[in-house]
Amino acid sequence: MSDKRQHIIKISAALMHSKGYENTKLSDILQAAEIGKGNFYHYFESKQELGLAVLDYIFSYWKYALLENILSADKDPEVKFNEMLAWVVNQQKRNQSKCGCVFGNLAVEMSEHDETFRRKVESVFDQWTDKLARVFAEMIGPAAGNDQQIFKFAQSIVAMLEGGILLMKSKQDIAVLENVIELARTSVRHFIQQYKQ
Amino acid sequence: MSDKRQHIIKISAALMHSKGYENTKLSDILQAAEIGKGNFYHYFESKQELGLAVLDYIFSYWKYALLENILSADKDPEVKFNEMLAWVVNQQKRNQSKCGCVFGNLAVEMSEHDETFRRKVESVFDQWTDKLARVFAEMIGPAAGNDQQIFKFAQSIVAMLEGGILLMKSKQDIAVLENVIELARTSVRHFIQQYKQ
Amino acid sequence: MSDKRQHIIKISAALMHSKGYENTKLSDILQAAEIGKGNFYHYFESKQELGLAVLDYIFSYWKYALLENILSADKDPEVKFNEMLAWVVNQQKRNQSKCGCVFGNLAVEMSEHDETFRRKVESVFDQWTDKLARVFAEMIGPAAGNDQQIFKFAQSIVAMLEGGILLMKSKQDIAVLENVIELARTSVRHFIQQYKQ
Amino acid sequence: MSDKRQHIIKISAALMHSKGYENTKLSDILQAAEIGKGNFYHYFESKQELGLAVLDYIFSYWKYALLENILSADKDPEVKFNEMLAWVVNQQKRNQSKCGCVFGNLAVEMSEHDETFRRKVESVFDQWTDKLARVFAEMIGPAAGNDQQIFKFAQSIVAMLEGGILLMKSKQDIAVLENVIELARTSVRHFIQQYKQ
DNA sequence: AATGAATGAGGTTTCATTCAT
DNA sequence: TATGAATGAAACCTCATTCAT
Repeated sequence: MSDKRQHIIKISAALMHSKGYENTKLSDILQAAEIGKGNFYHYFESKQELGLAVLDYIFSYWKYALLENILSADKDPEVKFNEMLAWVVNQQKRNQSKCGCVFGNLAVEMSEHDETFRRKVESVFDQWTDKLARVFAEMIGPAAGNDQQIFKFAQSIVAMLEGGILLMKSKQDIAVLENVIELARTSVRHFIQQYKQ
Repeated sequence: MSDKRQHIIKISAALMHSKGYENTKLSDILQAAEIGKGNFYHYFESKQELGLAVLDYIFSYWKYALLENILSADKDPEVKFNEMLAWVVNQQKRNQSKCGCVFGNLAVEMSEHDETFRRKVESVFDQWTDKLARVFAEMIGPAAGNDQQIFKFAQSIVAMLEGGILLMKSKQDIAVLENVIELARTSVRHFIQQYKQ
Repeated sequence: MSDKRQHIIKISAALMHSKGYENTKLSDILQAAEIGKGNFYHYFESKQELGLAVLDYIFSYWKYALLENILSADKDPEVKFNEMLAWVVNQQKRNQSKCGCVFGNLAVEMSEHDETFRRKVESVFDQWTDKLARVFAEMIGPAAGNDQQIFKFAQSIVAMLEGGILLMKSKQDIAVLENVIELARTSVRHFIQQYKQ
Repeated sequence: MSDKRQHIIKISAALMHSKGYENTKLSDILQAAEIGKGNFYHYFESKQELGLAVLDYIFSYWKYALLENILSADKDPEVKFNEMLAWVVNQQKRNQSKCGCVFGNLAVEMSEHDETFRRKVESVFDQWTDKLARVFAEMIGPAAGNDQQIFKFAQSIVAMLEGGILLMKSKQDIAVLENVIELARTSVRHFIQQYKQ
């Protein structure tokens, strides 16, 4: 995969995160990436192909930084959970609480009228939920049995975070997310306790 | 306010809920509302004005159905909370879990590049949170003192619901939302208990 | 049907006759018709719709001038046949033997990759053949029985004319067409005689 | 002349026969010929040069197969004429009556706006007509005198065939061509008879 | 002899908005 | 109030050709 292609993807990732997919015009990309109109189509067949490549690119970063480095680390599961929360907040602070979560954004923008995008985003959330469920299972310890229930709980925690980011974006105030995260922490504590008894 | 104007708003509300603001083209609206191109601009100065009017219109329905009829009713607060959850699920079932929440959608689509939209959506969430906080205060009873803390909790519950709707939209499966709602219920129980002790 | 739409069709008819369908660019049309880019799409959904409208327009002229006024007139069939030949030559002389026959041109350009065009052109040739076959039947008189055979003969005469026009266009010399027409005349004479015996 | 150049020409010949000149994109050629973009311009100065080379290439095959092997053979002229007709039908059957005659197609597409193409195609038809005229002269025998008249007749027969192919392409039905060929045969019989008397 | 990146004019189409009636 | 024609900038995409290696 050529450097230029990768460069276009990176540039577009930032633009699409901030403006959304449809609202990121090819001309924005060309200008930001400093390439000619025709040249873009040398690297990508269509804007959609770029969009999906951007999704892949951002997810590969997530996978590395969150799913692997944090959630799959050989550490105490509570530490891993806390690191995840810190990481999520950090990501949002980087763009001054304005952009929200790329995957959440694309879920909202594209799910209904582009099945390819929908599927990709769905899979991102599923993978995240899976890894998170495993961390919860570690917390519970050997007693952990009902995978289905843990997965459902993890899914709700992911939803809380995405909802927190959404509200945060609406208010442009990181406090909202931090606040929601507090509840997430409490919820996890309660969830684990119920198994420990 | 003329009937025709109201008619255009209603038609547009459905379209914008499903397709988003930018993706709802004027031509879609004109066709659905069966009015001429020029005539639209007799009722609205611009598409943006229509968009804001749509927001107002949908919120007025929310206000009536949720904030007033449900959350401000003279009933047991637990009943009111449950009715709200049922109402939220019902709204989503209507559009087969495909459209999501109008306000959540617009928060994501518009917050960053249209301040007027952002403010309006922010206010919707704030009013919802306020009313919900009061319901929680009722649950707690006379002991309820720290308004700030209750407001924050209510905000997190709103975030959970919005996040649940977002994930539900991504998976096109109402079960996700119902699942998240289960956690919301538990969270509220714990939150109240902590005051009762 | 508005005047402007008709105007665009007329202008395009001339352009497409001379340059072919694909080679007539929208910008050529806009310039010749003196309308704006957007306005074109007020009258036509696409370039293809215009192309088909142009075909209809030219055929309506053919129908009137050739199929009805000449071939269906209440005259001696030989006179009608001769008038047709004269009309065909005249049409070509108008564009200095350079453009050829619109229908022949489109048959060649479009038949293989646009079924809608192909069908329309096919129908033009069929209608022409039909009318011509009737003229031949009149020449034969009451003895005329085998419609199938007369139709086939008429089809061959149409082919001769189209082939004559094609060669004429290639040589840019009307003499080729006139030459072919001489053979057409002879062929008809022989064909009729064979029935008269 | 390098092998690669020849290879490109052959590949392009098939494409241009089926899609026409303008509609055969360089990218189609590069893909089919499996060569790089820049390399094409090592072998050809432009698309036009390729187009003309394709014309030459196809004509060289015609010359060999039709003009020499068939029409110039040392056989009875009637046999040669019949072999020509069979050959023509065969050529069309190969592409399921869909493509038509390359030279006819290019005559229609290019004559008006590319003089170089026009001349080349014109010369093809002229050479074909010449050879055919000689076959007719052989049929007539020593009495054959008026070369001009025989040439004109041969030209009309060529026109008939081209017209038959055109109509066949429009209807996508080989029967049309076979039908026209029947008339061609009859015409030749009559033409010769008139000299024999 | 070969590669594929770069160019840039031009292709069809879309769309919010304005104008004339 | 209402109509629909007109506008024109901008959208995505195509394509023959040139350039650097």
